Amino acid sequence: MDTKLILQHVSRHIQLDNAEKDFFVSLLHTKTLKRKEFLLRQGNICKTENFIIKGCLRTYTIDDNGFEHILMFGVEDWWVGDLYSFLTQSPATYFIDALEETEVLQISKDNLDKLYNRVPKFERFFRIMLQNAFIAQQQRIHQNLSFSAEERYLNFLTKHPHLEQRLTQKQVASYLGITPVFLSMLRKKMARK
Amino acid sequence: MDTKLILQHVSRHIQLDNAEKDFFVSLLHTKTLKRKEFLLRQGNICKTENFIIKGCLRTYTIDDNGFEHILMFGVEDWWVGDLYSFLTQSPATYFIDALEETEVLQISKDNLDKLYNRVPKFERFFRIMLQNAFIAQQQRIHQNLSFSAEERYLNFLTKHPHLEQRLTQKQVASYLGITPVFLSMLRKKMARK
DNA sequence: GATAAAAATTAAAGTAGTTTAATAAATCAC
DNA sequence: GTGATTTATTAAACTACTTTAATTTTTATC
Repeated sequence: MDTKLILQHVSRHIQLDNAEKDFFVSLLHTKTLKRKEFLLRQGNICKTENFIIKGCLRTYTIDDNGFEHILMFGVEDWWVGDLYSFLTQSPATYFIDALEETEVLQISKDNLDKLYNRVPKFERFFRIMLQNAFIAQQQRIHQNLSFSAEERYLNFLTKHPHLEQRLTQKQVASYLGITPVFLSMLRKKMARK
Repeated sequence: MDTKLILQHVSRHIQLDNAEKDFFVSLLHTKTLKRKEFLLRQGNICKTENFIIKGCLRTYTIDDNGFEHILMFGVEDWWVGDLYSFLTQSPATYFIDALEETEVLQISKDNLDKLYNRVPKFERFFRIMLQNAFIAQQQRIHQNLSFSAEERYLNFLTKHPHLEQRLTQKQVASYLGITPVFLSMLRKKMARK
């Protein structure tokens, strides 16, 4: 199992001795996903939180008209899951699938609870993760309330310059909350400048 | 200082002995706000996280055209602050002010850090708070991406039935991301049914 | 490497939501 | 309580964004 990245990631926020590292690692399982493979389907129970060590995932819903709405993209060094479903072990609201060959390290709810109890420092670690996630989401809400589609697109480009190349325009549009047709129009208009 | 509510609130998630309770309480300060009084102004540093024991607050921005965009309302039994500003002690992005006579219990960053170190159980407590906040925000993003203004308004009414009476329509509109004029049109249309 | 499938582009018509402005109703401040 | 200020309503013109549909380009699959 390739645990170098996740141990680095954790060590940025809390300090672990070797025994703690070993215990943590013993609770993880590797999972690889092919492009388009599901990590979670709406209605199923989210049994694990997932740390991405390679690849790219999206969390999304499908509405009554069959349109996808992408809530977030996940890339290396980030956690994904349906948190509500995970915490309550109830049916998931969201789909999560891989946009490319992806590798995650998974921890189950039982194992995470064990981890919290045996190495309480991880409470701090996940508190910090959640703080960051909360702030990022708040910024997204702010953007959606205050800015036009064009402004949001420009902001997306500057904020995630690497990400755009890994996505289709359809996916970017879905994340921005507009149609692919309109995104195409925006790009055309912007190219003229 | 009226600490009954906050101790109840904390006890829902972690168990504290009397010494821990006393220590926690010793780190808090009471602040009362009149209607329209600011708890935080954009550009200032958010020096405290604030637990609301009475009243109602809003977190919002003002755009280039002078329009307000309300990110969230805070009522009893909930925390408010500009988390990014608080954590980094950098200038705040958001305004926070009181919509009615409001009372909060404040904890400074230094005191919160002390609390984490002396009573590590609070790491868990705030982790749980952040989980809940994250899930609520994710739902809001989902709503904004997937639903029309009318659907969002109906959802707001069912989800926060008590809150609407404490707000002006202008404020509700701002929270929903629409203009007051359009909200008025929606209400008229809905009343006809 | 050919074929099928999905994504992107373009244009035209349509609609959800905005803007402006004028009036009425509610709330605030003294 | 009264005048001043803010909020809500209504209507009409406007625009950002959607929908549909046809065509081209790109990507996936065997």
